[in-house]
Amino acid sequence: MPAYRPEEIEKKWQAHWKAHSTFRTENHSDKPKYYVLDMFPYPSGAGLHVGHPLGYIASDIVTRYKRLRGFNVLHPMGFDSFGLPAEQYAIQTGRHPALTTEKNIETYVQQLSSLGFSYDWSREVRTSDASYYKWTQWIFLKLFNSWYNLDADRAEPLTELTARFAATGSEGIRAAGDDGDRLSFSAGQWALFSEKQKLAAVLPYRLAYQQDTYVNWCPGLGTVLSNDEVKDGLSERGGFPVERRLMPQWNLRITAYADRLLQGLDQLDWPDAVKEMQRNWIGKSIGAEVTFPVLSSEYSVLSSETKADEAASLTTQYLLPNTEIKVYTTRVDTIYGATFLVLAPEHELVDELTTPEQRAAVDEYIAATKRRSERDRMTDVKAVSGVFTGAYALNPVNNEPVPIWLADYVLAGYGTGAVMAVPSGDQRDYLFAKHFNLPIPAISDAQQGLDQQADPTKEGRYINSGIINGLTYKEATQKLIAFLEEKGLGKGKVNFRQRDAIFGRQRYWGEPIPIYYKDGTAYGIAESDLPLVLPEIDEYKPTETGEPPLGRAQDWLYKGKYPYELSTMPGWAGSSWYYLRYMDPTNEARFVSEEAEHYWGSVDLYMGGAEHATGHLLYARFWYLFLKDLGLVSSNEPFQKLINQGMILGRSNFVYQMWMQWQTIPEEELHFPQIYVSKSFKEAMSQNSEEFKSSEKYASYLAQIDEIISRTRAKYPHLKMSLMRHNAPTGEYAYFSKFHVDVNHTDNDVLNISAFRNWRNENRNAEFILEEDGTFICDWEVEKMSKSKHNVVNPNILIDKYGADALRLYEMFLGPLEQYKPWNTNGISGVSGFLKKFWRLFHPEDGPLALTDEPATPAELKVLHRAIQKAQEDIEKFSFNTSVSLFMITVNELTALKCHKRAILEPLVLLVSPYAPHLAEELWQELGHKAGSISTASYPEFREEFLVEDTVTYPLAINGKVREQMQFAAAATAAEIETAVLASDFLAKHGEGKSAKKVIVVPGRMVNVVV
RNA sequence: GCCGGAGUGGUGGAAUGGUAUACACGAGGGACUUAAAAUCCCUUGCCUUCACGGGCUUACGGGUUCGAGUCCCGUCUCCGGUACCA
Repeated sequence: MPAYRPEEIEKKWQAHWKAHSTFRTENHSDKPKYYVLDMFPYPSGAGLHVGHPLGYIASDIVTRYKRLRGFNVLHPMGFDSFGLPAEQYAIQTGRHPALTTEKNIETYVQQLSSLGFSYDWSREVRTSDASYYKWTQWIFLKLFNSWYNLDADRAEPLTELTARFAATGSEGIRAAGDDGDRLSFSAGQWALFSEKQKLAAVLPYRLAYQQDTYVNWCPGLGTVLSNDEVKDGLSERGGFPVERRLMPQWNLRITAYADRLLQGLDQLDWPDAVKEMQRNWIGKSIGAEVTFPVLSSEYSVLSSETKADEAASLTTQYLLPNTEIKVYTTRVDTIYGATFLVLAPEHELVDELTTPEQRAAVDEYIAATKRRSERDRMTDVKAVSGVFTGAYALNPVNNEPVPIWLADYVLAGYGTGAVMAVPSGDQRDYLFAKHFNLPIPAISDAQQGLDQQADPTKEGRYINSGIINGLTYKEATQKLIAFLEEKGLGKGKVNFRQRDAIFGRQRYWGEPIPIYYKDGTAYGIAESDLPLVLPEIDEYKPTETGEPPLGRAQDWLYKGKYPYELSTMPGWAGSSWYYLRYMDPTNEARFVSEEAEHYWGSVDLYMGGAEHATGHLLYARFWYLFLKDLGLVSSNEPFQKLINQGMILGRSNFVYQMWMQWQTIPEEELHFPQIYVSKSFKEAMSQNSEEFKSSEKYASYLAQIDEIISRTRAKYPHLKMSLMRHNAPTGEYAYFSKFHVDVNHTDNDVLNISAFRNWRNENRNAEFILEEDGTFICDWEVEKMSKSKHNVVNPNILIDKYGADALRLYEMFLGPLEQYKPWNTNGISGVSGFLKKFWRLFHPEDGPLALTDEPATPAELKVLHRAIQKAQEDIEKFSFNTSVSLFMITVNELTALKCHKRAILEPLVLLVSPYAPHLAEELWQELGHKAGSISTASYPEFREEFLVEDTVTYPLAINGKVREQMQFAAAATAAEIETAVLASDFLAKHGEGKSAKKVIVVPGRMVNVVV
């Protein structure tokens, strides 16, 4: 075997692994199990760029390492193959999304295979396969047929709920969700209900339920989106505007699990940032719900003098019966400072409360709010807007009348859709009060600067606060809640920011929701009729009547007569449980067999991007908890350890073009010569100092420009051109435009001028002002890797040139896995050189394998065992970049030692094998082992005794500054060392004549003399 | 605003409170070669010095410590998340 040829050995081993199913994993083993999972990729048409495999490489290293350490490792890969891009493409081209998806997956599989990942491809799943989504639909039916029993704090089958209805009616049932939507009835009434009435009564209890919901409607995509699919008021995919709309929707009752999703985070080995994001997303707050009675319109019309006179009879004479406003507050202690109420414009009482005088203003405000898109509301946070309804409510603690306002800063969907405004304690309320000239009374003796802003302090004692005057925060809160509870006007309450998850999409390329309608009532289809297969349609657009694309399906009816639900499931449906299917991917009888589920349990290591923090990771946990409630899975959480690999950013290159003034000559087909200037030229010209302008360099630059201009004039005599000089406002000599240049046309920022000329037609005749050494240097910047920035690096090209092993090593070498870091292709030559050096340890001078069986020297053993120790430590803490450095140091040292000994190099092959599996497999075979067997070998054993030294070199420092080194026996005691240092001439040489005050000896480390 | 995270050479980065800048890229010099590629050797944080050496340096300012990139307090900058959530 001659020189290291990755292109040969990598193909060879990839074919071998495939042909021999080397990485096929069994569901039973005497070995302990370990489950390593990569986040489910959506197979996009663009294929992988160099940033995508980062996490896959890391997880593959862990996988291969764990195999060497004696684990039975499950390491699967599959595709989240339903999704918007394929469908958008289908709308444009008429090409079936299934075909596009299939083709994209092929590309992915090819690319992943060429990186040498050790996936068990026999377990591959695709969410768009009916054999997979059959079970996604099955889980949906389980949700549809379950309710959440708050007393048991778990989901239960609906049959248990209906049994209780039959026995005792709706009385005493505590279920997650909004009781306002539910009927109350006795067992007798239940018995008399028709089937339709029964289903209607049960619907608001289901974990998958249909309801009119305010949704993020995206007209550009023709569908609704969930909150995490909307960024800054635009759709995450496609960037289309999104607006609020009330529509009937399928929802999943994730809020039933809010508290358990929150509690469960504490046991997880996840990045704190992700856990914190989930906590914020769930948004638990502890506060109180307080009821404000409402005054009748007779009160509103009183003159201000009469209002004062009537103060005593408010609660008797003017109280509006059966009407009250509930507000939610986390600061019930500030209630005496509540000088007005604010309702969301959508609040159900708005119509009833508005007085005739205010009707026009209120209607106008509500209309304006509707017109304002979500995006406007977000970008326009500072602007205060609102309107007075004309009505008043009574503050329940002091019976003071407070005006009721509307404002869009109050959200209909949170709490009760109404707040008590405490302008002295809440900045929003403060701004509102200032704007509308409402009073801002202080409520605590610790509040400060109320003429400028609100002060939400909990310090100090209450003032102007009736029964809590003089109390502290804690005392006041307790007293008020007790007071309100006694009067039946309030109670302590926990609120969550998290909303139920909207589960329908008005799109084609997704799982059909297994629901049909009979007489307008929703029924789940029978489990035995699953899968409900996605029907073929003629076009992938909504119907003329505005129904989702599935409305186009011909004769698509349940049992030949009942229409199906026309929306499909969102992208996150299939990805919420895929990791379970990998355990038993072809089971036709169950979503995963009990046996497989018990063996594999939960995912031990989950690798993926941080962008899934609040979407996928929350939904998947929710589905897992639900399945657990039904006794279908056995762990507490699906993903024990999570690592977010950082994004690899692009390193963009730029050229500067000088602005010229042209007189165009349309009749001639002329490509004007653009003038591009090298980096240092642009920098010099932009610095704009008088000193520079009088320099020789400046003169030479001007001469170069003039030269180009005259040369161009000679070439194109009709063309009039001049440099745009002297930018008056800034005084700069010239203007420059900055353009991205394809990074494939540069090497170490040096532009390949001919490639650049050919890249774009308008550059054909470009002129270049070069550096003194004749090169053209581009500027650079770190940006996200994207096509439009021309900084995308394709891994296939690098694999062709350097090999997959080099790419794997280099991606790891770039820096800590979790960090964001820029890609720079140049560095790959370093790891490529390392692999060649490693090869040469086995094949001196790239000749045939030439290893000796001589016993290893202590120096060689030390190098080896330090490597074993550190490689192991690094991989256990996912510090892959330092392992690669370690391998480089090890190989450098063994090369220097001219070590070609089997005893040292054979274990080294094992150490490197998780990182560079092809090279390792090749050498392993050359060493005489069975082909393809390195993944079933055992990791070399670390032996401490080879690291023990006879002597230790100590740095000697004076006052912490190192001055000299001194050797001591490893066994020397601190006292012996101290004596020896003081006896030496160390102090005389460096002590500036001072005497030693104190000597600190850290055994094995260093000596510090304090003078 | 709030919640996370990070600031170390020209670049990516390393460093259980114990010799800061390992490893690699880039750059400079040299060897081999007709030449190129490949490979090998030397130099490479900054300032100062012919040199030996000396001084400075981990965003900035303080502190704790015999000793701080690492711990504590304050400030600045950048990145990510999130936001009228009552």
